[in-house]
Amino acid sequence: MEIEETIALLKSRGYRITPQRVAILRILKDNTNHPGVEDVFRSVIKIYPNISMATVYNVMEVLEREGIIKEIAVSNVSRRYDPDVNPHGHFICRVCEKVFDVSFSNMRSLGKYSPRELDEFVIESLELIYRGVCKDCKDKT
Amino acid sequence: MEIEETIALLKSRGYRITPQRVAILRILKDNTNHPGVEDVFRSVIKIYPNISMATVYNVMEVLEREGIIKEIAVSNVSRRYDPDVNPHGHFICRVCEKVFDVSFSNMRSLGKYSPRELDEFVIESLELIYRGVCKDCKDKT
DNA sequence: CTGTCTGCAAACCATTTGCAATCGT
DNA sequence: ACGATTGCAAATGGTTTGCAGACAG
Repeated sequence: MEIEETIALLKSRGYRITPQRVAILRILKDNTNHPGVEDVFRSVIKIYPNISMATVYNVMEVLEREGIIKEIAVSNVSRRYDPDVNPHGHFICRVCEKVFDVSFSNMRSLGKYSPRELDEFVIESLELIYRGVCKDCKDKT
Repeated sequence: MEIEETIALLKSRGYRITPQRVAILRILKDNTNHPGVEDVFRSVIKIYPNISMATVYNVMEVLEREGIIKEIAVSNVSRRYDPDVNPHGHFICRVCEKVFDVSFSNMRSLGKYSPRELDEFVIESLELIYRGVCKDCKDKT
């Protein structure tokens, strides 16, 4: 999606188009480095030397909420542990925050879990995460 | 793996078998709740009222390092963002911490990404994470 | 104008660190 | 006895919050 389109989308949803937001959009556009908040901050501060981290957090949150960017679970510092170390997936319910196991064998073949692109990489572990709403929480609505 | 076996394994690798470690092992054994450090702490403090969070962190780290438990990326509070919101996977290099994109189409069919187990669940997003060592870092060794 | 957004500073809070006392081997 | 481990307290650092002033619409 073009920057202009994204801006129009945000505007149509009632967001104000501030220069800081535009700057961050430009920084993110076609960025393949999976930047963190700090990375974005370091880029945008060159253009707006007074911008604060709080604003970057705020903008990232808006963009994520509107589906313009996606948070990825890179963090090593996660908070949950699984005593089952066999490869399997997880479903995380956005409402109750419960974590459900999803066995690989029940998935329509994840194959040998080694995509061509990673041919020369050493794959040490694989994690598959579904997010959404679990049956119980869905039924309660 | 039985508790006794796990203890033997740890011992054989030079770790000391403290009652705190045994208690945490018991708590984790067959635990399907994907507990966080806080959860483990709340359980173990009933047995050892003086145990500290630092010890729980320490024990969890040991167990993870020895492959007895696995950290999972549940955290909503992640640190990296992707401007590409189309479903695709990521490879995270443990050495340089770079994040590489892995396209779904290049993977040997992840299928419609809806396992039978989740039939009644609302799947809103899917994340696939490979961890290991990337080509560049491997070559530098 | 009006209400949203920014930027600053302080608060938060999960995790980490330093260290003396304790305990497993 | 020796060195690893614990538990306490303090430090850390990323993220969040509160709020007054700035600014987009």
